[in-house]
Amino acid sequence: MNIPSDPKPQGLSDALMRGDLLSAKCPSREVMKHVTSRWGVLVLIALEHGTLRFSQLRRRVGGVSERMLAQTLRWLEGDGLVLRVEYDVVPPHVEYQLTPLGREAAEKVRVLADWIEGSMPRIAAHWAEAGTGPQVEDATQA
Amino acid sequence: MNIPSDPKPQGLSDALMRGDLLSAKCPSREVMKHVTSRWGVLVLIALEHGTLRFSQLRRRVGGVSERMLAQTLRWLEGDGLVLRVEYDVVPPHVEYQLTPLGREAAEKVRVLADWIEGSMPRIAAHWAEAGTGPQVEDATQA
DNA sequence: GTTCATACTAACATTTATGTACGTACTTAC
DNA sequence: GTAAGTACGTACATAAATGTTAGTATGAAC
Repeated sequence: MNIPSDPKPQGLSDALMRGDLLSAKCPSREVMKHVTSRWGVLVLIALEHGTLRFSQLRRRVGGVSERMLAQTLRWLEGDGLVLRVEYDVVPPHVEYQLTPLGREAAEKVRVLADWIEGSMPRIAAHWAEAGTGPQVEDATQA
Repeated sequence: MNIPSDPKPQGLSDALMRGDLLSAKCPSREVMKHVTSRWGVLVLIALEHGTLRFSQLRRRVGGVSERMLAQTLRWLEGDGLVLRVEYDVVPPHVEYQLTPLGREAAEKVRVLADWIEGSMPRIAAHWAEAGTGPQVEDATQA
């Protein structure tokens, strides 16, 4: 059954006052979606080192398709985190860089990313112990 | 027109050495996926305040379905970030809490969430200026 | 001439995340 | 008796993210 998602939260005002991310229709969830999207995270981190062109970015961010890179960049640009600079030259030339706002976001995201990377041994250990890791087929044996 | 020259990738290994999140098949991407998933973020933040039961969590995290809450909790539990404690009593009673690892993760995630909430005015301003925000139909007028 | 590179967009296909509805097994409250 | 609460699992359906392929317009390299 449905628990009313937006009841009158008199007692829950705590969550609402310190920011309403926990309540259903907060616009910040949209930004969160862009920033924490699969490629959003990586694009922000990649751009922290400086300006990059589209295809440089594509090569830097392993596995991203052109379509998703373009899409992600449009999201971040729309949120004012990334600045797109286009040069009107014959072979197209476009540069992407972080805005001041984007630099702030990238920093928080990178802290999280660094933590994950640094904690992978502990997490992987838990995977092994609990058998919960990603299912990897052992190709060496049937 | 002054086009800055290509930034030299002083070492592609740079990205690889400080952690390989930017390279395609890094296991940390799996953890990132769980932690930055739509509900993963909110569950971690909600549990920072302390232990919660399933339905408490569901009420706290606005808009989450039972299915996705269970799924998200299994992800986080599998990564060793959340601890599930089950009491074998007649009406089921299960408690969820952060592990020490989970507390670390939740902190980074909350910093990001707080930043987003605090930056919403600037972001929304950019939305308005560029017309890039989420398409919200104005229900008050046609 | 062919090919490559650039920075994309559009169409289409697929995978994944997420939602909805229902069932469980039992208790308490009405 | 009915209804509701608990903590889910399962089946099904949809929405969203993501991938794949093809195409654009031009110049440079071959």
